[in-house]
Amino acid sequence: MDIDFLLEQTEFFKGVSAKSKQALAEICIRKTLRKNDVIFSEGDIGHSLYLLASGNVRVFKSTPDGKETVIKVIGPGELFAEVILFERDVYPASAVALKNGVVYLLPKRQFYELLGDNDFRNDFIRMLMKKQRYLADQLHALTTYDVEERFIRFLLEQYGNKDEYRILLTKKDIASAIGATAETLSRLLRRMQGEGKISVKGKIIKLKSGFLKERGIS
Amino acid sequence: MDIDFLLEQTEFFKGVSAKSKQALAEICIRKTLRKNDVIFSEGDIGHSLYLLASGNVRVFKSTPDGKETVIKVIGPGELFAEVILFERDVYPASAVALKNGVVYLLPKRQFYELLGDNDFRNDFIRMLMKKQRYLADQLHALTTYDVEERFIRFLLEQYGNKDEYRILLTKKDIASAIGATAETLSRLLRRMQGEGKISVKGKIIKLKSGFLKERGIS
DNA sequence: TTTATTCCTTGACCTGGGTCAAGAAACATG
DNA sequence: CATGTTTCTTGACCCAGGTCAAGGAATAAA
Repeated sequence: MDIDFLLEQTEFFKGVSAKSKQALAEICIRKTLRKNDVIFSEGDIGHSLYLLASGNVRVFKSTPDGKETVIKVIGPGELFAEVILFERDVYPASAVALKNGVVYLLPKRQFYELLGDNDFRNDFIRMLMKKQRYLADQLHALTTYDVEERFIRFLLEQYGNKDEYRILLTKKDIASAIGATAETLSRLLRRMQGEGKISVKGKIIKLKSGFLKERGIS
Repeated sequence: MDIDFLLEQTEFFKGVSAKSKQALAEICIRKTLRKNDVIFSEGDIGHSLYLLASGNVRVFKSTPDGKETVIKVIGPGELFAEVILFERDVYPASAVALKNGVVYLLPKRQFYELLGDNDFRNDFIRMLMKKQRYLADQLHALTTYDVEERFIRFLLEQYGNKDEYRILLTKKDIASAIGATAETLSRLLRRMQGEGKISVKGKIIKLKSGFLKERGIS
């Protein structure tokens, strides 16, 4: 996926003028990611925002004693680390590649200038608000739903409403994305299979038809 | 607290030109809040953002079966419900007054125009990012810290770093703000007193000196 | 002051999901 | 292919904090 195509496709850049896109394409830096590569760490000084072209990235916070919370699993086409744009210039979280992929680094100053464009500005703000809503929803989900529900919601959120999911993340990564341990997820999958709610074959998880419907999850 | 003073004081409006502030002051609607007043409910169509002048407001999401998660306790000078600005026009959460107070409603369209002003736009984006960081922190705190730690962080966050806190919220409200039940908070306070970490007299909670220091919380 | 309400405390009990440990599978690499 | 490495599964155990219930305190209303 090259940068022009990416800027063209990403819903979020749709409001950007061709000229700005060109400028952006020229200044951004392509970087290949290998699984487990650290993109940035909490506390690092940050000069760039990131636009993920392919792969998946885990954005998380950690305590001194090593406990981690996944803030969001980033997918292709998503912008991340945009919080360093105006605020203090230190990343408030860490980001690690979950699989091989490609990111583009967008230099802060350059990006900043795009905001002068009214349309782009609005799109950008809209994106921020969407994220805010996402985080609020996460907070809610984490405190009121159990692991099963969180797992289902994760599938929906990451892959959309299908009845067959090809999972390319490790179980451990999924588990931590839904605030659980690998052991719990393992037990959950076994139980759900026993209950006939899902079937798991290798990397493919199928939801039994009507499963989503009967629980009013969109 | 009148609206001009409020616009003057609120850090967040500092970048707004006097003219814009004047315009805002003229269009906004003052509303008195009594404890437990519903400001808006999840799903309502929203035409306004809110600026809290005095009192406290609880912003929360709920499940169909009545479980609630506090997204944020809003204090004087804070803007809330700004997420309806661009996105779908429905509030994604509910807001209820925790005590008597005053809010100003800022009509969406009017506010929208302020964003044309470069300085204001930046301040607004900055505020959104601060909130994003706040929510990410909450997510992290909720999953990795225990109730004691969350309680302490709540005090710091709401009232700043003091060694004496005058609490005007009910215990139940505090409890739900830190993702716990009233019972748990009650037990927590008793235990912490027993351990000599705090002292509680009526509405006043004192932290034992050195308490914060020795746990590296700012 | 009496009477409602709402808030707070405390005990008894329970459970979802975490931790630890130890194999089993799957993958990767020389 | 063999061998190391990471991932996944399963069992045994535990505990923070939730739920339910019931009395006590405080505040408001009458």
